[in-house]
Amino acid sequence: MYTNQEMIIVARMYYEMNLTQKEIAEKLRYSRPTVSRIIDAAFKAGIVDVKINYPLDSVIELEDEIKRKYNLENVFVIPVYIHNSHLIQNDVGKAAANYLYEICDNKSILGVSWGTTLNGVVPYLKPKVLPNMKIVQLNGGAAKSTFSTGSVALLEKFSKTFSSDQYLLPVPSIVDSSLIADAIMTDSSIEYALDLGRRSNIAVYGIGNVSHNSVLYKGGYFKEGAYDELIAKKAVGDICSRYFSVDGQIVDEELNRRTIGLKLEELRKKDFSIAIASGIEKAESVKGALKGGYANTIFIDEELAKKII
Amino acid sequence: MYTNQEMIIVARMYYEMNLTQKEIAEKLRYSRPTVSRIIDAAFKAGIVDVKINYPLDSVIELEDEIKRKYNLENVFVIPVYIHNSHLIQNDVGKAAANYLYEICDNKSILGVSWGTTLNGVVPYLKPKVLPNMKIVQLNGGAAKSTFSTGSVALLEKFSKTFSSDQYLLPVPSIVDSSLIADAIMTDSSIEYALDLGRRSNIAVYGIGNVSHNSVLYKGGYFKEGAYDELIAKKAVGDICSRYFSVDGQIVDEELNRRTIGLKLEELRKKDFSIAIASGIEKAESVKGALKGGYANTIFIDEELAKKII
DNA sequence: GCAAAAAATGAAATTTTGTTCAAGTTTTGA
DNA sequence: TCAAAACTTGAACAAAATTTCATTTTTTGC
Repeated sequence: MYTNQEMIIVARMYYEMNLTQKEIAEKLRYSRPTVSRIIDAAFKAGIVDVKINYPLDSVIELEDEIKRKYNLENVFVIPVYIHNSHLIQNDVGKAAANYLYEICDNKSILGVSWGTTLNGVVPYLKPKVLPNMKIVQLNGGAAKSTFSTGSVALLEKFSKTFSSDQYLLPVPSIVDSSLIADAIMTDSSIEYALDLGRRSNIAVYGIGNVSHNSVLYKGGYFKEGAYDELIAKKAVGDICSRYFSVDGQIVDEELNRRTIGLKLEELRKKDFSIAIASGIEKAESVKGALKGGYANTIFIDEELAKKII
Repeated sequence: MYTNQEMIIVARMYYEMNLTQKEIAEKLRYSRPTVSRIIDAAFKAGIVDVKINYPLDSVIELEDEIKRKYNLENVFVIPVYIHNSHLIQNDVGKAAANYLYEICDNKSILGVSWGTTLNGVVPYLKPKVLPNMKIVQLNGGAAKSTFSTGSVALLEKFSKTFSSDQYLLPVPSIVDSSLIADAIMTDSSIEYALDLGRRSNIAVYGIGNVSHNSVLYKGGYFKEGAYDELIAKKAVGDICSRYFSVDGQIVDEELNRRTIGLKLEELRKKDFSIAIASGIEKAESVKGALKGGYANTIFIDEELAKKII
């Protein structure tokens, strides 16, 4: 591969001196395609970075309406520039990451769930040195199949960002019976993490929807037919792997009992109970979550906001 | 021109979604050249920004040698990636700007000169809210011809960066006679700024060289022949419009008396007396300045550093 | 309301950049 | 030490981006 020095020099000549690749090639005695490849490598190495400055200021009118309608303390509606789910998810994640930077302090206990929504937050976490802060996983993140949930990497990144200790929940979020769940929860380290989750003053979690694209489904957490049964029971979404209906009530008590992690009603006691969601397909899930009154703070995109009012 | 909205959308499609300009044109019903123009406008509007991450870590061996040789407290030698005077000047300016961010506090009185070297610092000033800090111009910055010195804009940017008050010296740095200089200095606001300059605990200034490209010369500060006379008297550089020889002594006492601004010996008393210079053509100027003992901190580029040891 | 000036537009030409592929070079492992 | 595999290279080609220029549209001043 190319050295950093090479990449820096070529990138600066290209982007700061505005030379063409041909001119750079002649000056530095590379061939023209090589210059093209070096620039490409500089991008991949993170030496070159294109930043687009655009406001993520919330859409205030929508915010106020949602705040009133669902009785929330803080609503952040992120503007949608382009109808593209990845960009939207990233923008919402970025806004949530900035908020966490603001509210976390050295006394905080931060509880986090996992999933694609939370993964959208991770790249934008801004380092803040809070060695006494604690970060705890709110629901089990062990995979049931080879399909990784990514929860370990997620917690890792959070704890690096804040230079703080992490407390993992290395168990599946849903097990086969409530007996197994109870047994697992007697393990002292699991018990400790669960207790820490209950004591956390900040909780951040994604609102999941009930679809065959969901990580929970793809992760092999459901037996043949069990997921469809959930759909039949009118489940519209999940928070921390706990499924609720459009009025925010748990749809399946038996399933709920064999789910390992924070109980939804606990979320109501948090100083910051921060729900994150993006994409219009989550409209019903978000409605359910908000009707349940689990969150006091929410980050959603503009399109989704319009769907839920 | 194009709206911000347009520029943001097109830029994001191009750089974040990696669509080609043709694809964007088709989606948004522009013509292909228009997309190209919008991207160009987004650059000019500062919406798109290409950032190249490269270390500006000092070249430690050179630093130590210069520190010893010239008895300095802090030496920053900025690596040279590409032999290009603009890039080098900017890198040195960036390093100095970062340093100012670190050392300035709410009690600081910051004295600054003006000129191309200082202009290289300005774009990199990082905002820091220090409303009680004071920023004062160290030497007169009024133009003698239509050629602007840019000192007003420079002070403006400094004061915005630190949210602090600025004290201008809206007089020429060199006048026709010492009598005129004395008269000007009796003006109360001028007197106040000069006094504040004397009391400043941080001084930042460029080291100028004696050449017909110098801003001072181009600015019309010298009568026909006067500049060549200065060269004949072995002037090698200036700080705050005061000319010195290679051993750091003032070369023309009469000229010095009709120069308005901080006296060089005052610089020796500062907590931070920060000299900035870049470009090998300034080797003799820097040697003179350092021999004079006016600075305790210096920012120079790697090539210049090699020339002065 | 109108003409002159200024700005925006897109087709076509030109320039620049990215990719393919075959040949050359280096690395790896027995 | 050697051969196979992996990587690197640049010529030739293909794709993409920019610029030119004539035309259309919009703005401005009277």
